[in-house]
Amino acid sequence: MKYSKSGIQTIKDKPIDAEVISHQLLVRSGMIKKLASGLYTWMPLGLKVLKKVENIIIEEMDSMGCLQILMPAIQPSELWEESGRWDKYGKELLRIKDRHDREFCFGPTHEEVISDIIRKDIKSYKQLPLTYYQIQTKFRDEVRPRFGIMRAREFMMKDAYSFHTNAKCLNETYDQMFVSYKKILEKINLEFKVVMASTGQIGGSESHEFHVIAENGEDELVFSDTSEYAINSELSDKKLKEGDKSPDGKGTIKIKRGIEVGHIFKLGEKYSEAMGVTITTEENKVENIIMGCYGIGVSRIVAATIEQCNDERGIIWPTSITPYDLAMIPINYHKDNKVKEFTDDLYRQLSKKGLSILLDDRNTSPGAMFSDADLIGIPKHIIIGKKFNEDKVIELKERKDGNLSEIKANNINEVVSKLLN
RNA sequence: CGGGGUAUAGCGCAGUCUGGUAGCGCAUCUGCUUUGGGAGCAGGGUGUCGGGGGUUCAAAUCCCUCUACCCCGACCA
Repeated sequence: MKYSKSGIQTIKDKPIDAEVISHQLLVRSGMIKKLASGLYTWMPLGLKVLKKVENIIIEEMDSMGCLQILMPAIQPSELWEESGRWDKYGKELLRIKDRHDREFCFGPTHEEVISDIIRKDIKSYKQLPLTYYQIQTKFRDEVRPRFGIMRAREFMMKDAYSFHTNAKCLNETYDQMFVSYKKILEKINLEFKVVMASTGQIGGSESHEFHVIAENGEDELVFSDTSEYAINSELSDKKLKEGDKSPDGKGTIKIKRGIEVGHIFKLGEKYSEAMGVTITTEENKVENIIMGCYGIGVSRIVAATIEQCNDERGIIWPTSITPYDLAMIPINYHKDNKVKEFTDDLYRQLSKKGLSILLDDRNTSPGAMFSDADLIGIPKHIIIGKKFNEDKVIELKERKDGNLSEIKANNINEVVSKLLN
């Protein structure tokens, strides 16, 4: 992709209304644009990252046998009255009326809709277990949206729902999902903790939250440095302090803030009971289906990643979800034909090998190109400059630590094979 | 929902107190120069001054009212 055609528009100044670093950098790098409070457009660069996160999630869900569907964002009030949440959910539920004055809401979650689908479709124990998932826009009318896409009103979520004849089967799927959520965060390469959680609005018997560690997190987490688990300090009875010995005596207590990006629940029969989601068992009895639900905030993961991966110059994408693998920065691209020829050739060769590249073809100063490549956070930068004509050498810069290494540019095939390593 | 604040060019702001031709920086466009860390010079375009109403010869400016947005808190998780 040539920069001039990429739709990227960066902003030099820090946006006045952005408090947290992820919000600032998302706006400055031109990944998102605000439409209204808590409502954001994903611009081309940002959408690339969002799609990468989605794909990692899709891969994991598919590999454990979940089936992707897409439910309507708008849901009729009747279903919510059946589950009892039309009254309970409160003002966070955005309610709307159609032209016939029939009441609907914009879905903040989809337990009601999926329960309706299952009670109509699934009649026999032979059809279970079954897990459906979707990646879709959700709407929650937050009292005070803030921190950009971190707590937006409209956001992208992956929500999965599993259905079982018995608790043992639910537990198996729940455990698989647990592992799968860890894999997703590990694949992206994020530092995170698993937190025992309260079940809140969703309801049910047991749940775990997945928190990405970040200074600007909204929750305070207490954990032992030897454990992958943490507890939310608000829910802790004991007052543990940083540096204390952990209760099991094996480690020391750490306190860090976290951003909740995932939450899994064992719902049990809550919705089945309320909405009549039943099944005929092997013994020819009619019983409530046992249910689990599993949410992960796709757009929130993008913000959480930036919270964890940035420096004073901008974003530092993990290679797993970077919008481009490589930035090419040719200096004098428009003046020096040798630079242009070499750059274009290298771009073609590397593209053929499957690298996604942002070639900065703008006729602008080197400083502007360096700054934008840093801000956007592309992991590797190739600089074709002075040393190319003098010594036939180009430079490879690592975004993470700024380390520069030189690559001999006599033979383009050598350069290509070096960059692919 | 309570408290505080803001609204003037795409973005950031001055001008409002004391009413009198709409300004600055960045961005953008044109030309020339420049090219290793957000370049320089010259020229150009850009506005229902958040909406509605009122006072006045005259309102961005004074008065009333509505709306949107931001921050803190509570709420939610």
